Amino acid sequence: MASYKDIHNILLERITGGEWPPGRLVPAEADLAEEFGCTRVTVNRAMQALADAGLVERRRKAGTRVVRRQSRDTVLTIPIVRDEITGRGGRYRYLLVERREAVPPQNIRAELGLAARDRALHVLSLHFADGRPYQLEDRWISATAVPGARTESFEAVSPNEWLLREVPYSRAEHIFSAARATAEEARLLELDADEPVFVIARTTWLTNDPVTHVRLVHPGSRFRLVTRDQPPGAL
Amino acid sequence: MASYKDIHNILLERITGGEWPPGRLVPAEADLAEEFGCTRVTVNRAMQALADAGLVERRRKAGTRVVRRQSRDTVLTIPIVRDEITGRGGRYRYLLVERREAVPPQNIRAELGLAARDRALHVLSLHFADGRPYQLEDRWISATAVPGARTESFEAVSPNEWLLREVPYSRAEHIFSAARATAEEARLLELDADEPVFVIARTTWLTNDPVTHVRLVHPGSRFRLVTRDQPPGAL
DNA sequence: AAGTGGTCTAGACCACGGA
DNA sequence: CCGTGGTCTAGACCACTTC
Repeated sequence: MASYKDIHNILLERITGGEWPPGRLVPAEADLAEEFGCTRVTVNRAMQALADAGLVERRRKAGTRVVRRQSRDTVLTIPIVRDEITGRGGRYRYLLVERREAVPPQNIRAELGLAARDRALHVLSLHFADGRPYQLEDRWISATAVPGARTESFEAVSPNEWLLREVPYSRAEHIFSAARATAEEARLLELDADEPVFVIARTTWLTNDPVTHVRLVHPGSRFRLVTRDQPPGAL
Repeated sequence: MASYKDIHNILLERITGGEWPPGRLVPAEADLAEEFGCTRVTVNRAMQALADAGLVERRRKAGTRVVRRQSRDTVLTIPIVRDEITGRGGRYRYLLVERREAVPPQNIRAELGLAARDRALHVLSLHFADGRPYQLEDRWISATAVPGARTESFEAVSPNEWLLREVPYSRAEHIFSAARATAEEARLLELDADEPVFVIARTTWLTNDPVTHVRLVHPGSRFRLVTRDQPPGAL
């Protein structure tokens, strides 16, 4: 008997195999149910999985069509830096560089939705892989959204790990870019001036309240971000 | 009456709102069904959506637990470069630089799974935004996997768009990195020597057969990759 | 008006895996 | 063993949307 996963895989094969090219109208659920000898609900379950994966578009009355791809989506997993390093057998070390409460600069205030004189917590820290600087973590934490951070020293635990463990978040935005290292970044990361760096800027919200904004700066010469990349629509 | 989407949102709120913290054991489906006055199937539908989104982990007998986050996942949409430029009101231009069949270098052969003397199609092209170079597309296409490419000139249509339209793919891998521009890259992108560039390397497969490998090189000073970032678990 | 997907119910059986 | 999730069926009604 065909389960909804079997049906899903068969339909997936018809799509990726070219039997049902982009734009093609897929048979109605009732017809497929008859073909596979099951209920329409079971076909519906399989089809919804394909729709969730973005492989087909469904509209009542109009039916189901194979999507014409406009872009590629890929899932990016950004691990905790400690796990990333130890996971490939490296030696990890954490170092707190600076921790202070201050009025953030204009661009950070905007990101965190703070008023002109609001203070926030600034934590600058370094993550080492095998003794060499691997990531500079330049973070601002909203004191109002995360009051607990004011009593945490961040001497033993990095803000990244602490926040991930202690503070739920509901939304995040990432910006990836390549840049020249600034003088301070070069000094802390032990790079030559103007060496390229890979920058991940992330802002995190908890139901529309900004929680934290961080700049993660990596030496370009020894950092790569790799996607997980399951087949689209895999269950 | 509570639909499975309502139930999903209520449970989502309990998780992100802190009522059910990470590690918490969630009530059994049967209990929730009673609470919401619906069938267990309906609760199951909502729970599966949460599990798909990675917010809970479910095991038979053991029950359902709120996940302890180890990492952050984010969905990256890599648009067709033309759409990316025109989408923000820019002027787009495409230029074919070189097209030839040749034996690829060692690293590309490995990526495409080719034997030592197999030939492949090499296409080098440029994408301009408002008259300035925006992306260098350095692509190798497997002649065996995509025979149709051998009769396509790529003078009017970029390989990226042509492939996305003509060739289905089942899996892709991306590597993002920051680097110094090589001499040729600097020349083509009209950059100073050693300027930082943002590189996206992508290999694409169709059911385990490599289709194409591409290096997309962007001037670091005018390129950023931004994530879409829906709330986790949104339906 | 009619076709198509969206969803619910009630009941059932199975599969896994902790105790 | 037996509680929990995984899934199916048969039938039903509804909600869109195109004709």
